[in-house]
Amino acid sequence: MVAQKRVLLKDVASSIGVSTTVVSIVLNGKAKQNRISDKMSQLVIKTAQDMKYSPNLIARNLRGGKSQLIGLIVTDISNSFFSTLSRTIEKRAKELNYTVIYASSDENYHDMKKLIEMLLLKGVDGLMIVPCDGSEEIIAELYENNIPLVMVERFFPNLDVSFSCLNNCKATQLATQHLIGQGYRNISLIAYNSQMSNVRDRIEGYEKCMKQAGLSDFVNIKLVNIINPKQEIGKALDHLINKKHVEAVIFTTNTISIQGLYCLNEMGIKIPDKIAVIGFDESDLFNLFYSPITYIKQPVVQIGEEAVNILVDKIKNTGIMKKSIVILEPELVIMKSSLKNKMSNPL
Amino acid sequence: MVAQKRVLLKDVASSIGVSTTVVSIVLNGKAKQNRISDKMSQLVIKTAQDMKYSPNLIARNLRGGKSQLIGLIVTDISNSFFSTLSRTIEKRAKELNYTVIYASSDENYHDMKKLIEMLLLKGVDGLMIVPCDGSEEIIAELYENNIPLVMVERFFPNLDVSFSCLNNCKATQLATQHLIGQGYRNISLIAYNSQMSNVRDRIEGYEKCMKQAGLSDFVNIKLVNIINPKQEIGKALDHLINKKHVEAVIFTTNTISIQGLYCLNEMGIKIPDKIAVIGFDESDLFNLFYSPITYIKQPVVQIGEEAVNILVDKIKNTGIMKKSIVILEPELVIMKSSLKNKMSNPL
DNA sequence: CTGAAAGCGCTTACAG
DNA sequence: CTGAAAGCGCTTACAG
Repeated sequence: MVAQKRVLLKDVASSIGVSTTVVSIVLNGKAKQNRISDKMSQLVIKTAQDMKYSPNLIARNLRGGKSQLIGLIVTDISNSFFSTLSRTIEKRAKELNYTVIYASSDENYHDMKKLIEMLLLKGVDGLMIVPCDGSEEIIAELYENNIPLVMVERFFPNLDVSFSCLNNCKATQLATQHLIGQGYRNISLIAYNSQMSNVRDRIEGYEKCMKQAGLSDFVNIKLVNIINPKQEIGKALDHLINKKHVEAVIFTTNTISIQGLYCLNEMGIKIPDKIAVIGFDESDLFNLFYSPITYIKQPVVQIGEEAVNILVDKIKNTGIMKKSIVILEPELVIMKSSLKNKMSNPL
Repeated sequence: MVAQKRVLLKDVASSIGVSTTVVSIVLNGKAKQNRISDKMSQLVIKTAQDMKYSPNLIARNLRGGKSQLIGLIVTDISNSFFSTLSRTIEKRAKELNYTVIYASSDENYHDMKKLIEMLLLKGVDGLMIVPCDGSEEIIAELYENNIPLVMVERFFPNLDVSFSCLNNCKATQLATQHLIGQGYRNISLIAYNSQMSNVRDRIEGYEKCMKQAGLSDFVNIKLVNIINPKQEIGKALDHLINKKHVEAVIFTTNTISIQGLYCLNEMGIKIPDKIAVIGFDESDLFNLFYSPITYIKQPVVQIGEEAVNILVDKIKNTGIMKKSIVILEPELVIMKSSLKNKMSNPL
């Protein structure tokens, strides 16, 4: 009933009648370099197993300065994109013998800063961060302090910090081209009012594509606040539909997509008859909506895995200043919501 | 550019010209008990702040045996119920000065065991676990080893381990009663093929309610495998609808609900005209489905918060054997999918 | 009121 | 081939 006393290094050492040095060396796979006899090696390994010895990682950490912990700061772990991303990261980290501590910043750089401090205090070996507006200085400071670091999903182009993310420009280009191909002209886009790379690139991809198609006059971009966006999305849609008479709208995040669908439903707007829609990221809702929603799919798994690879490389090679960049390609999954329905137009 | 050398306890001590003992005592708020002069106390605190001293938690951990880390094992962090639960837990833990390490077991007790070992190695002060089939012995062993522990969302009734969860029996009772109240008689239920308390209680609530209403003949329970359930759910629904001619179905988890809706859509079954539906947990999909889905809502926030409260209490009072049980009440959110539509029956 | 010293459980130069 | 000893950065009896 009483907690068993843990088996220590010295316990296995004394049970063999040898110093802790030998045991430590053998168990860390450095027997050869230290010319420990094979017999001894095997005896140590067997004894350690028999006694169920497992090293105290705290002590090893204090001594060696390595915790095998990675800190991951997303904006909101309850957002399905980030929870999927986090699982991927957890899995890949585990393969490389690291454990992940997650935390959510809520797109607030003050909170992010506190979380970073907390994670560093916990002795994490490196950080994976989804940066938010206002956090550029924080990231820059980490970089200057030589803390192994990788940005995920978004990045600051002016910093020499590595990152892994989607080709966001390409993402909205794919969507816009598809809509134009369907015969739509008056195509609009709703994005968050943010300076982050992912948002800006998504906007840019759309604008560029519209201009190339000679549709500059139809460029309509609505920006909504990242906190509690629903009301603003409603207003934006109302304006776009009733004043601008747009034929199609591209939602640039999963949350905007979902809130946008709520709004369109409440307004009684039919998709795609009245308006064509393209969403972002994956969702069961897109598939099961009365008019299944075409969406831009991110390669979440690769984004996460590559981020881990970059970070672990940095942790193992501290001092080597290398900016690694991984940009992954989007995929457009075409459903009914973006197809021109030649039959159903009531006019 | 070079990583700044961290300020240590001895740095602030020597900068004042005092021993590390004094600094440590003051900074740990034990000045009074050790009769340190007020002047000295204040000087120490001020100097530590000025020098931006922050303690090395690893060292403190090694010395004191406390990490202020909590391990949380859910079945799948990318499941929206668990990601929401985890955020709640993270938040409450932070208020109590703990950091959470999450991991996903995938309903596999072998994986769970490995994750627990890993978390203990990392020096967590306690564990929060969503147990899965086959894990009773693992949980029992942790309990016997006096490891602070709380089960979340599910529990083993035969163990004296504390837990926080939904009143699952009540949950399906609410749903069944509501359907009976609407005039449905032939009501069925789909659940996972699992021995866990949450599943068993959800089944029991339904059965009990049907019997009390004199509808024993209509009790129809379909069990589906927890891994890749879609195909089995499809078969179950086909059988229930085409052979048993059921009028209503209760889905007992969020994943079953969503996969069930996929199946019903593919089968071309109209809700609620052909069949009434009640789902479990919250989802934007339920609200935005062509026929909004009535659902059983869990008080996720309270479940998470109470679990943290219980665990931290255990961590702080190790040795006191107390089984704390928190059972929270469900809410039925009524939408169109479970209402008897008197107008539309085509017969 | 305050300091010298031990110790948490490891790893790793250093010496032999 | 192997051991004694220092040290990672703290906290806490113990002594004065």
